Amino acid sequence: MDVRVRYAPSPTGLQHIGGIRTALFNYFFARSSGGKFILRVEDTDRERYSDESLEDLYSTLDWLGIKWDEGPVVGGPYGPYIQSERFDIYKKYAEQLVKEGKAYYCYCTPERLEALREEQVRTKSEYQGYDRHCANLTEEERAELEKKGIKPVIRLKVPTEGKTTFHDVIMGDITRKNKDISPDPILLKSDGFPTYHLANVIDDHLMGITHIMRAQEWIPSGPLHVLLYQAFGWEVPTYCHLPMVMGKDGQKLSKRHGSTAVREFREKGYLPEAIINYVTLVGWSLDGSTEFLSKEQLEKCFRMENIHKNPGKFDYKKLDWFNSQYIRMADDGRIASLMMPYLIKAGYISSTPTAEEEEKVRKLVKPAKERMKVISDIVDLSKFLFVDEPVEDPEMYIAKGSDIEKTRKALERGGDILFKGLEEGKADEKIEEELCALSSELEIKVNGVFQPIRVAITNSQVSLPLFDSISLLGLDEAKRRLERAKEFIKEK
RNA sequence: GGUUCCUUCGUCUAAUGGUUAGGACAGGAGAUUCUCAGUCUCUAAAUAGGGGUUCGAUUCCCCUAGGAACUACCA
Repeated sequence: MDVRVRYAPSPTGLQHIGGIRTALFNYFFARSSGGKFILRVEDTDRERYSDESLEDLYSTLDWLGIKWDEGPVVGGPYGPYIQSERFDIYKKYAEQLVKEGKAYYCYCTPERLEALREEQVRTKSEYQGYDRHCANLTEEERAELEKKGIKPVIRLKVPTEGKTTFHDVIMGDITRKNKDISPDPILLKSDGFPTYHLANVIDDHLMGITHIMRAQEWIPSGPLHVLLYQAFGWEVPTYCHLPMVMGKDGQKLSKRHGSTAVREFREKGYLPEAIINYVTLVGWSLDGSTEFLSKEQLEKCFRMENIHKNPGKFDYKKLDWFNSQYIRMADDGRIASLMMPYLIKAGYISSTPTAEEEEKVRKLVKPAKERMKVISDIVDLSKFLFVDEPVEDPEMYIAKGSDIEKTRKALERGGDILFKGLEEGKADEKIEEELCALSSELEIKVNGVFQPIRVAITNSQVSLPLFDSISLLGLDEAKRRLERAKEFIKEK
């Protein structure tokens, strides 16, 4: 049987790291086993639903380059793939279970349930959950309640005896006593929408899903789902519960640990290949030594057997490392165009860059490339090119081991050597040699000559290399800044 | 509280019934470079604890401890 897997997110928030890790595992498993990857939108919670979330889902998968074989937009033979458009299906199946005596209508109000819960907590009752108050209503009682206009929910009858087991490819057999399964969960809400459990089981069956790969947080509801499959008389798919992605403190990764939405990473200038590579490596590994795995490679070599049991912590620093590596590997033209929006947003270049501006950005790539962890770093790195804010603390010009006198000389004589050399078209290395000679003459370290000049030209103690900076700035502007610094230091 | 699951360096992980328990990130040290970054070299760092089974266990079993998830008309 051909593999069919799905990613079935709920559009109630932005796509986050944990979610796309699940998507990626499903996607890679489908590709590597020649199966189909299906996208299904589980939008049965109309309270938390948002259009923005749905758009974010599409744009995030698109950005990552994850294409689905069946699902919204592309369609497929088992559609619709959006649960809110399958409304009638769930109702039909839920009512079928009622008819067969496997489920029942419940008219309990949220208030009663709330009170029940409080009571159970207060008395530290051993019995937790719904008390099956409506499990054995007579037809007359039902009619009475219907007459009052109470909209019922449909609850599944969970056996009180016996136990239910399901097999998980990663975890092995997982067994739960039926009496420990949340008593009589709601299948169909009073608004007629299905709950997750119902919709998920029905759709997975109807869509021919063969492997259910989802986060381990779903393990506790595994037996319940099996009960549902059995109630319908359907074959249970293969389960594969994925280890969770945790934060530094070992708790489920969430906003308080830092960025979790993929969109945020994208906005900061992470590359999709870095995200894919790193995220895939938490909870899965090829051989323990291969670090760099492209999406294309993963589509071939992903094996379910290599998925781990234990949860993994998300390490932002390792992601940074991956990202800086991928930035360096990336094509210069691509990096240039990725940098553009940040420079525009910073107001450094116009929103429709001129040819001259584009050229400038293009030249910026080479020196900046190996200094960026994320593309947005370019804003700080290139500020001196677009904004001229001279350093006004004389101390900043003075290198360690130097003093104001020597700094003045370095600026004056070093500046002469530098610009004379550049104007004559001397090689950078040659000029550098001459500047080094000056430093030994002044009895200071090489940096004693370079630092004041660099600070003068780049307006910062931390900058791109001097020659790159001058070349980017242009000779005239560089010279102007140096002259200004000379004047400034002279007065001190 | 109840239920279920998990446990190799700080982190992600590799390996095997017999190894000096390997790699990477982060950390530390050094080298290099005009600063920063980078690069290179070196370094420290782990089988949670206790019982078994076994000639031998980190690996198999049990217990303990710790952690996590779930416990909604949310998914």
